[in-house]
Amino acid sequence: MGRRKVQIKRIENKSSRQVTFCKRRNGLIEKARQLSVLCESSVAVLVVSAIGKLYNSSSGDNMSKIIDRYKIQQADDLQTLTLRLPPSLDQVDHVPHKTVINLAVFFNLEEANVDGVSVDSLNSPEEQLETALSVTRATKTKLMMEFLKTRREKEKLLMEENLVLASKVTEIWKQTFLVTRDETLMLPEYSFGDNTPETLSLLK
Amino acid sequence: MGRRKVQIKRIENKSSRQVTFCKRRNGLIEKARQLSVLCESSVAVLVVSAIGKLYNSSSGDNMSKIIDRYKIQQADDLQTLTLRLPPSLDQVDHVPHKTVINLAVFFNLEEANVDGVSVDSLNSPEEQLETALSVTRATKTKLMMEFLKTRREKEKLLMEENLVLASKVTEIWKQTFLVTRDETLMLPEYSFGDNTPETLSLLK
DNA sequence: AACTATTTATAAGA
DNA sequence: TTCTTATAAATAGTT
Repeated sequence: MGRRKVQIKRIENKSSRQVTFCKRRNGLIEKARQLSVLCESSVAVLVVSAIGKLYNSSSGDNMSKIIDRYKIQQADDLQTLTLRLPPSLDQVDHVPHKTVINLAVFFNLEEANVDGVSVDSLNSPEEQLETALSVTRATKTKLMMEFLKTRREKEKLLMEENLVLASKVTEIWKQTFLVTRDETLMLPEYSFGDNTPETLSLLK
Repeated sequence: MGRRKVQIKRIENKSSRQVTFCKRRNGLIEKARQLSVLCESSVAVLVVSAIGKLYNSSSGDNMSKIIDRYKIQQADDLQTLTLRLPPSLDQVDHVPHKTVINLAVFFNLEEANVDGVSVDSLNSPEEQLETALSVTRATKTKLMMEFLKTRREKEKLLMEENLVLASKVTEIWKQTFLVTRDETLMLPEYSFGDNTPETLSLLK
């Protein structure tokens, strides 16, 4: 749909590749928006350029919701796969048997939030098998859904808390500034810069 | 690009909406593929229909890699957004950027080796389960671990940010109190008694 | 599921 | 880069 018909293969000329990338990327995102509006659906588009720059758009719903929907699909697919295993999978048999766990243990660990503990070291394969057999697929799905819901709620709570704290910092800082603007209060040891890195180093 | 020009708004007629959904969805996915090939990029498209059915495609790279790339972006944005202070505090606004976590480690997730697996065999439930437990469950576990790891890390990040903010509140409050103890600065809305315990309880 | 009149996207040129 | 325009491609309505 241009002056010439183009073959769908890598455009060799660098600058025209860049121009085409920009044009078609915009076109794609616009098409996604239209689909979303015309058919009341949610559409997400993620584009990663050759140099790794990300462009994304979502319409109809926000990106994380759409991605969550995808993740749920994956979990469901895996569940189905677990009980309908094609012979072709035999070739990935190198996956260590030790990594097999049961959901009960898995979720208990999650709840206890024990970081760094090797999950598969807790139960013998036999025990894992026993438990796995006793848990229905429906239960697994339900467990997973509930778990994810909890996580998301917790995340939301934390984000709200962050907002509250951030605004508190601002407010108190303003208050301090307003009252003591004539004095040199901002000593380095009380500056924002000193405490934060130390605290965040816990992440490493 | 049809017999009539259409306004980009919800198509009221149900059946034509369904037909358009199908046509344009396919068109969108094809466009995504072309962009990926022409400009050597990675493109993911996720479409959720009105009734919640998911359609997705990825080209250039697999879906999870592309989504991971998006998550990295989000972690960056979240960091900036959550800790962003108002313009008046610009002089200390550089702090959050110093505390950017090691994303390479953060997102060094195991590959979920599930792409390309098809479901086409149907053995007895016993056989299926047995085989599944020795091979596929490991893969399933991997995927779940990847997903939950990401969420847990995000949670952790939020908690750490809360800690940082809480400590800022503390430090600034101390500073304010030390310098201005003789004045009546301790308005209830800034006191620890009201907010802090509540805040800190979330960190447990 | 095909067809085809039109609209829309875009490749190349300015 | 941005605009223009000839042409390819997508698709709305029809069969």
